[in-house]
Amino acid sequence: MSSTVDELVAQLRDGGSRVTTARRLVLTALVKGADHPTAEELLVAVRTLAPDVHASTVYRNLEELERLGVVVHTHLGHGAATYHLATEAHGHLVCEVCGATLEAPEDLFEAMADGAKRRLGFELRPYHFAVLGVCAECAATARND
Amino acid sequence: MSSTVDELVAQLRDGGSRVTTARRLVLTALVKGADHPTAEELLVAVRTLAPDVHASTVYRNLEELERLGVVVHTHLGHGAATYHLATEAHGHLVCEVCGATLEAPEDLFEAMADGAKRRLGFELRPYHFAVLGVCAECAATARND
DNA sequence: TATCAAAACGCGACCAGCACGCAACAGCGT
DNA sequence: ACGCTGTTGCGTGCTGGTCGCGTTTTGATA
Repeated sequence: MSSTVDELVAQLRDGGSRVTTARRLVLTALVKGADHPTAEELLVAVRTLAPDVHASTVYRNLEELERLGVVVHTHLGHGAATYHLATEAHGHLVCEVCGATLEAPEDLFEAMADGAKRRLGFELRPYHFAVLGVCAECAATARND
Repeated sequence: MSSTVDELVAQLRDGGSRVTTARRLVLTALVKGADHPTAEELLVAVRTLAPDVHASTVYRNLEELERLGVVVHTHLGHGAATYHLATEAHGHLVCEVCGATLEAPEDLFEAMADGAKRRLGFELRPYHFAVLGVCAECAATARND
């Protein structure tokens, strides 16, 4: 399930990319860090081990890693994009009130994807942008006001 | 169905906001202009009639109009937000390849919304962010390569 | 192991999209 | 017509991200 840094580095080599310190550290941060890091958060993590790594290096590496299919990015709302390993791709539900992020059950999008495909010929890729709404707690709070 | 500028102006007054030239022009641009204008596009439209209106005025007016429930904004992808009248609110499907924007049929989100509500207590508001994917034409093109 | 082209890096400048503080102005209740 | 206060124009600042440049590093080859 969870990839090791070495496996991801191997993917880099297979893709014809070079393996640098910064790149390895970005991958390490993705494997070991919190669940939905932004580029900024990854930069901070990388800098704890290599303080001179530049922000643009992290951005360019994430771009390259995405091109190789190693990572994907998701927009959870108005702010910065978040990154995770492609092997962990999944849909997101984000609460507009409290900002909580839920991972969507795999089959939640199925009916909608089927409908869009059948009726419009449109192939849904619902992982790139989160679907917003109001989480159970915030909905309950709102009802008690 | 389609609101007139005068009706919208009345909503402004009811909400306790003043009616200014800039505000009236923003509403006019929303009623008469293209379907999914960005703030920038609205600014251009407004300036054809009142060249000195400032960008921040348009942003602030859109914010205020949204607070009053007259307009809503939607994110169709990576770029700027798009605005439309609240009476015309609807879901969007956006093609990641060609950028085409489809208005989603009203019931397309229903099954998904039901599932999210029942299983997670999460109330979907699928209008704020578009759902991305690949449109029929681009999917066909891809298959023929 | 030394060589060397190409890839990647650090750095700074720059961009879009938008928010904000301030002084001047204008809507509208009186 | 007056005056309170919401709104505007303007500049400035912020976030999130891209780009061009000169230098450093990687890793295939000799």
